[in-house]
Amino acid sequence: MQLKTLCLGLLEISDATGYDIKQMFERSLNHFHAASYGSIYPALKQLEQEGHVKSRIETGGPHPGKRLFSLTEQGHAHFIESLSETEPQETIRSEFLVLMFFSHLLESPVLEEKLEQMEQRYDSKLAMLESLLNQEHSPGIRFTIEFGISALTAKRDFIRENRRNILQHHKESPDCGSLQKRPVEESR
Amino acid sequence: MQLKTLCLGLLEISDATGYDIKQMFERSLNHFHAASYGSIYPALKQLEQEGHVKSRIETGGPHPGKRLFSLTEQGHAHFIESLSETEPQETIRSEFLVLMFFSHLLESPVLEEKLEQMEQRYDSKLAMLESLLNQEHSPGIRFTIEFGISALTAKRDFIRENRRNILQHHKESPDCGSLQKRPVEESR
DNA sequence: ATTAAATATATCAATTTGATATATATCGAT
DNA sequence: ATCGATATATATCAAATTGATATATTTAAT
Repeated sequence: MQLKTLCLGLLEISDATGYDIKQMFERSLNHFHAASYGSIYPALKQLEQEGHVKSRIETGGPHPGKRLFSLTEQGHAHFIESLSETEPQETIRSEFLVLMFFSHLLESPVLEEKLEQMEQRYDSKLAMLESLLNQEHSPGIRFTIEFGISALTAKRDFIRENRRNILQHHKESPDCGSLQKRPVEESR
Repeated sequence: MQLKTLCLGLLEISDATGYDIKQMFERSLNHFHAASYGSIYPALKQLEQEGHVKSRIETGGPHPGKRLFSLTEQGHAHFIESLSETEPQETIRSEFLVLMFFSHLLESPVLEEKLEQMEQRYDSKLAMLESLLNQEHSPGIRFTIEFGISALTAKRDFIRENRRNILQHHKESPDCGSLQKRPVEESR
């Protein structure tokens, strides 16, 4: 799914500036999709060229000159179609698990720190999602929040339950920085 | 963390061709990091220019002419340093949750299909990871596998437990394709 | 009154994806 | 023995995306 499609979706909720859309990503989609200004503004420009959105410049208000985008009927139809066609997928990029994968090359205090940091990150993400639970949401949006809480809880708890054990193992057979290669992990 | 760093890490395990590295991503890092040929080959080229890896062309064997990369001492030291500096992070891109976020715009049978597909995907990923459990692994690698199993199980179970409910809600208040906008989700 | 933070837009090099092209080797089925 | 499919191996490229940087105004805090 391209960012353009997602922008269309956010414009289903309300008219918005590029800045607003970035805010929506941070506030509502934060736990499952990110986007940067460098992709949002070009996406909106292209969508306008394609006739999926239109824009008007605000004259009054606190920030005169800001460009408000809104969905065209064509854009709405296109979003529904794209959405129906998108395959349910999920991709993960975990630098934390990369660290764990190569943890034998880290020094114990460093490994301990990484585990501690990750647990804290999960905790604060969890707190963020839990605070959203108070507000009213459509069933779909509530689903994404509760799904996020389940996944984060499982991961946070996994670290809590295995932290001692992995550190114990690590201290027993340290391998940090050694040039000696471990036995091959991959058969080729 | 750049792909270059990760390639260095994989070359800690054993000498490898670009193709081998892609295989390692698919077989060992599959559940937390992907990489394509279009990034792997350029990464290896750059690493060689920087002196972090060196390569030799195989003359014999089944595929004479293949380029085998190996870590230099400099590359090893650089990897250890990069690894120690990488922040434990995790980014998720879930098209599945995007679908759920906008599920009020889907037709019930479509939504049902997406939920079904996602549950199956989690199941097959789970089966893949569970099959790895039989082999021997370093504690760090075992951690990544078991961590993955915990997270996947939580997500799969969440769908199982909430699927009926969300579909029920959905059929009761359908909104599919309507041009009428829902109340604004974001305050701006 | 001053400073910091929030609002708002834009651009760009570098990275990465995903697709495509090409060629040889191996394995299984007939 | 040969045909076709799959596996091994490398390379390239347009398009998408990141992450950083620059700029300017407005609002809030001190």
